[in-house]
Amino acid sequence: MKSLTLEAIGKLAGVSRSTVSRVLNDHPEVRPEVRTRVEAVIEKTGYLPNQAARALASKRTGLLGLVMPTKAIELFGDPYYSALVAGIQEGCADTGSIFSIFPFYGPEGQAVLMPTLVARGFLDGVIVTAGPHSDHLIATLQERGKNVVVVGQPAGLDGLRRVDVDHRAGSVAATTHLCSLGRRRVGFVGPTSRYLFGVARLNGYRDAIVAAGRDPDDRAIRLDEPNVEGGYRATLAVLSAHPDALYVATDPMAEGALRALRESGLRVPDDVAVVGFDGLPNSRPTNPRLTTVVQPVVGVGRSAVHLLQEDRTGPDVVILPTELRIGDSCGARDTTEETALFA
Amino acid sequence: MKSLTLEAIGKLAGVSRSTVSRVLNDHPEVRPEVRTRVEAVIEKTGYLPNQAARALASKRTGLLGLVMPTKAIELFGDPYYSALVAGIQEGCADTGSIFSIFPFYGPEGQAVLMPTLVARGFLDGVIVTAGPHSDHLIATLQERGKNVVVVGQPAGLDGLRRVDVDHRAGSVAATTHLCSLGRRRVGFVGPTSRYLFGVARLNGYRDAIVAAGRDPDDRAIRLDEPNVEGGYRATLAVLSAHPDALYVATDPMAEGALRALRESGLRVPDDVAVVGFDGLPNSRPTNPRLTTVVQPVVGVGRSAVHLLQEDRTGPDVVILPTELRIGDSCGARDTTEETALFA
DNA sequence: ACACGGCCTGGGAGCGCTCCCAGCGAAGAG
DNA sequence: CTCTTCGCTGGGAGCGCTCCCAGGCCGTGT
Repeated sequence: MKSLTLEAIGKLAGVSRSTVSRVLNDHPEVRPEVRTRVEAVIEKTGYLPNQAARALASKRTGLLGLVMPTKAIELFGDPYYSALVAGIQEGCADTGSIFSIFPFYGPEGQAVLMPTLVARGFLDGVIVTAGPHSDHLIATLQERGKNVVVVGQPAGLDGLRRVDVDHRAGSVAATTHLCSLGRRRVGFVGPTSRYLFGVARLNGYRDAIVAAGRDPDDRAIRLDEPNVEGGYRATLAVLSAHPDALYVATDPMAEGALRALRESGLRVPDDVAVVGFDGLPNSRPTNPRLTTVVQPVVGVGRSAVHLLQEDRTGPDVVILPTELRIGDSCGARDTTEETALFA
Repeated sequence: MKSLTLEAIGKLAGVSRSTVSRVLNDHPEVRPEVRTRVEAVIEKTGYLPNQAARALASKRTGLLGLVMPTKAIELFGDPYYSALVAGIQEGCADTGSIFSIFPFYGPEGQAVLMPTLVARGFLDGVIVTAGPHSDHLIATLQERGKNVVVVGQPAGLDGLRRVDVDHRAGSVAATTHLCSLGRRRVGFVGPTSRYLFGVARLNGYRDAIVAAGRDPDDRAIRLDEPNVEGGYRATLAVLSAHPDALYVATDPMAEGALRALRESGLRVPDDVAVVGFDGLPNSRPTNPRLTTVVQPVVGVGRSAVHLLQEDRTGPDVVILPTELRIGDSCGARDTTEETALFA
């Protein structure tokens, strides 16, 4: 199939290149009658403009990239990443851009990818998820003046545009909720300080404990890997402080916590109330149903796209609010009947 | 950061635009001394060529795309897709191209994606995985004369370049192996005929049964969904034919089969020998260790890339061989000691 | 010393688009 | 009826590259 050009379409429709271009780009100053005729020719010939030429002339491609290490590709099984991708997708639909994922493979892969794609002309903007693997990438993109938005909180980099959820406020809400239910010894189980969001969540917990007039007690705080096993281990450890409530800062950890409590012969929420953090769609149901701080991951993806599009005028940092979703694990709801079902 | 051009670099290095271009593209006819000087300037200025201009002038982008529906993105958790992506990645490294994943969302998403990206100029080639969702996409790409390679076997489309594994030969190997171990009644459990690879595997089984001089018996054949549950159900059903061996045409189904056999009080391999198909890296270990037909998924991804690069001269269809990996579920190996460990 | 080739190099001519400006005709104003 | 205004259209001038051809320089052969 030989490739058509604007010029050729113009000739077929009896107009000039420019007019066809105007039709294609929805410029208003074309007579409706002419527009219709041109559109008919485009339709008939199946003409599609050459993206490279368009990009060269307009300096825009309409292409956004999510750059992530190959290893992370496997994370699509993770509800967080699928939700994020869905959100980015929505954002792109809003703004009419197209979105593509660039997997790269180790440092060399990054070295290949960066110059060819990211640095000049192919991408209008790049979304990068924060994490140890991406710090260097982010720094490079930033110093090259690229249009970048970071999802999450990167370590030690300032002045870049980013989207995140309000980990601290969410934690305050969770902790305050437990305190207001009359729990006296509210413990914390969360990720190690390698994870910056974990630090933010811990800080929120501490703030809320102090604000509630309780004594902060470091023995009631245990950190471990943010997965089911980590939650299990940390919970077993924290039991020595005899908490009557636990704020577990990620849902997978909370799943481990519930198991640890069950195996220790403690009832949830009767003996120990539990609140988690994440509330991702498609995550596994727990027994009892977990009360958790829901973070709007889809919204994060969407906001990242919008932030990328703005002409650097809007705010540089978007922090999305979380929402406490009441389940059956905190005791705020009368669950007599439901628990009977599970017995 | 204002953008540098070839011309600017040329001026800085005291040469012309053309010479800089030659250096960039590794053309041989540049004096080493000049080359070094130009490279120094490029290095110092951090110059990177504009991809759009390059694409416009050369009609190549070095960009390959894997197009898949959003829903399928979640499949990256699936060992098949991660292996495939890893293979594509390797292939791209071999050929110096860059690889990107384009998720699209439903038919409208496809409608947006296709014209803007796939149809003209942005992608040198496209890899599509076969499946019900992609038939229309493949047809469109094909009729537009796009450089497409299909992974797997698309329904009812001919004349396109594709990569697949030899499902039939693999099945013959599996079935023959069971027959040669002296098993008399070799049953088949596999996916429903909606799955073309399942049909091919069934055919291979039938061929091998006939070739071994056995009576094909349709009661010893059960089809179900290609997952653990499907394998479990189909196996329970097939037991009425009293098989002493089972060729289960996907590993997840084989996992279900092993469970069904165990729950029916049958020992593997003593009472019923089992052979599976897939042998993907990172798949869950079974007890006993499954004998299975290993399909080279990484090789498939890699071949797809190579096929895409070739100037339509090589073969249009690449069929990769499989390999039978002996485990403990078929009885070919003396497993007395190992089984003791599991007891 | 002169012609001839080979190696490098420079610059012209696009690639197919967008952007901008000039110019056309029709409509409204004086 | 003429002058201005405005809507719409055509074409020039690039965007930053690659490709190709012409030509400069040098070494070799005679």
